[in-house]
Amino acid sequence: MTEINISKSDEPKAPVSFVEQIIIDDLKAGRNNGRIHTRFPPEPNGYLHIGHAKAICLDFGMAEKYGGQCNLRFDDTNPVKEEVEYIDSIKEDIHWLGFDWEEREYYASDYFGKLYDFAVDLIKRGLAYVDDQPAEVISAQKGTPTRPGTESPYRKRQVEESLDLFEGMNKGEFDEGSMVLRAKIDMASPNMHMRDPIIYRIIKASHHRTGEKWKVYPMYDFAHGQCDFFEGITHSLCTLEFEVHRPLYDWLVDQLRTDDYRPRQIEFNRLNLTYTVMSKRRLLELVQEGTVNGWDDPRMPTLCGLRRRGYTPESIKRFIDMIGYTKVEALNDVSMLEYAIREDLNKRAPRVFGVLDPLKVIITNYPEGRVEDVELINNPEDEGMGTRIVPFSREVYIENEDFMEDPPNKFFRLAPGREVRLKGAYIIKCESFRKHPETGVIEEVYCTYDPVTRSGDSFSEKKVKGTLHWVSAAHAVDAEVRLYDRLFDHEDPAGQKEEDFRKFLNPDSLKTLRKCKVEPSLLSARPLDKFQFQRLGYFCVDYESTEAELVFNRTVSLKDTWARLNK
RNA sequence: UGCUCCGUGGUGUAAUUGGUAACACGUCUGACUCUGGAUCAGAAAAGUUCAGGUUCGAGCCCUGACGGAGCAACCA
Repeated sequence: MTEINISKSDEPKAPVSFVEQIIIDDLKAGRNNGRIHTRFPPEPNGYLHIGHAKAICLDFGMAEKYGGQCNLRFDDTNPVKEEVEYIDSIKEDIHWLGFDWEEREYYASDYFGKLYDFAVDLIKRGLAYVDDQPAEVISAQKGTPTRPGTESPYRKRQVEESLDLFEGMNKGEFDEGSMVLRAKIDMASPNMHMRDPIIYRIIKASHHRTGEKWKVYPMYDFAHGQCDFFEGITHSLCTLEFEVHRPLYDWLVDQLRTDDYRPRQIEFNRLNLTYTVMSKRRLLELVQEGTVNGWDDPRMPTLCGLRRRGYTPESIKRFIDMIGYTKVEALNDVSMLEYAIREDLNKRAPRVFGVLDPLKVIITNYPEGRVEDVELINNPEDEGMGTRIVPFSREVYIENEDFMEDPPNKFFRLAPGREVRLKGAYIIKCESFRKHPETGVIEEVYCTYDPVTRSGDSFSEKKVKGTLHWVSAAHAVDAEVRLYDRLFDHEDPAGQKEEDFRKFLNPDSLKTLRKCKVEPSLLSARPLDKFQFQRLGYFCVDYESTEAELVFNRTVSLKDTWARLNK
């Protein structure tokens, strides 16, 4: 028996979720020999999203915390919807999150034989029968939630006959849809799932693992609990919508069990995020309709999308930790996710200079041709990250929005007659500027610098209100920067009864900027490297980035008090 | 108008066997700052859906309303 690690210290106890409390109680009570064994059961019909991460963290997390194991089990009971393509991505994403199932990679299809035998056993025990009525008839007999169902005329079919038919079903002797195997439970049950649920149907499609071997496939309800049972699962954690399935889960386990061991299903709330959609169906639609550029589009809440956006596994786990597990259907504020990634990257991401919307500044009293090496701290939150050298010269780019011809009082940046520090370099003063006569666009700004104000020099004590990031024009590297915003402009796009979620798509969810100017040190950046572009936000190198064509994705902006003041 | 589940600041969660609502995000102040970031200090914000009941005492227990979600796929 595994030693149970239940903390009894007097330290302020971090509250445990109701799920964890149940697990603790079960372990204390010695149920299932004090074992905990969980499973994560994805269906390979799509990519994992952050909602799955919530389940993964619980499944793997609880097992890890209480000395048990967690299996990975692909729920591949429907060959027409599932594809191998998804299996690899699912495994990659779980590993990326930092969890491992070791050798315990299972498939519901591993148990097709046992499941079939169990079905045969149920028939023999008079607990299942073949029904060869059309789907519509069976459906009509099911009744409604408010009206009990009626029994199928085949309910009392002889055991031998059902046995023969079931065998025939699997041999391919009957057409798809012509007959099904049903459990014999209670057509009058107030729980729809107990009204003689269909447990096997004929599907004549090739299965990605078993090929043409089977012509009948078990339904979810007839596979999940039994697979749990076969694997010795103790706690089968799933989302709230399976709550009404639990009686059926238990009923089937009861037909199977021979001793005290029994898996237990516990349901928790799923993760919903504001300004996005989380259902696989809707995400698939966005991909298929070309609204986004694939499953890993950085605007997607998929794990591969978040990864490409620049999210770290740690930030996702932190976020999930913050929102907890309850039975309340919640809509989680995406700003909490953003907080988590900012907090993480603030400590880890090196600072660099990147100018998104360049405006040239010419320092008129700075010697032409001169280049100074300026030393900059890579991360003020972590001295250990060291410093780097950035070239400074007579012409630099600053951010267009860091200059205003006629600024309000609280504008702490560059404007005619005003002084500002170029971070790590000198204080400059705006003397004049050139404006396009027709468009009114500011084309160049002319400044003078004060040589005694160089950063780090003893004479550099002079204070200015604003500090700008910059890039030396002669040394700047061009880059493409993709600015992402929320995919939808409605908090709950999928929750609007009469309206299609597409109606709430944010037309400005992606803004691509070309000819951005970044500091030369970024030339060596590799895909997925993360940086803080100072004063702007966190950016991540995209997969499409090359040394010739740097591409950055904005993960999240920095908190911007100035922008907020201007709203 | 059946069954199951759920109602605590704007949002997400807490509140040990009933003891007088806590934390985080967000918002708003102020301090500090060579990132209008970070950090630090502080504030506003719920009397726990409502109505009864039990109790010295109820967010926790009881009853009844009201509100929300899920369930009628040969999907998971």
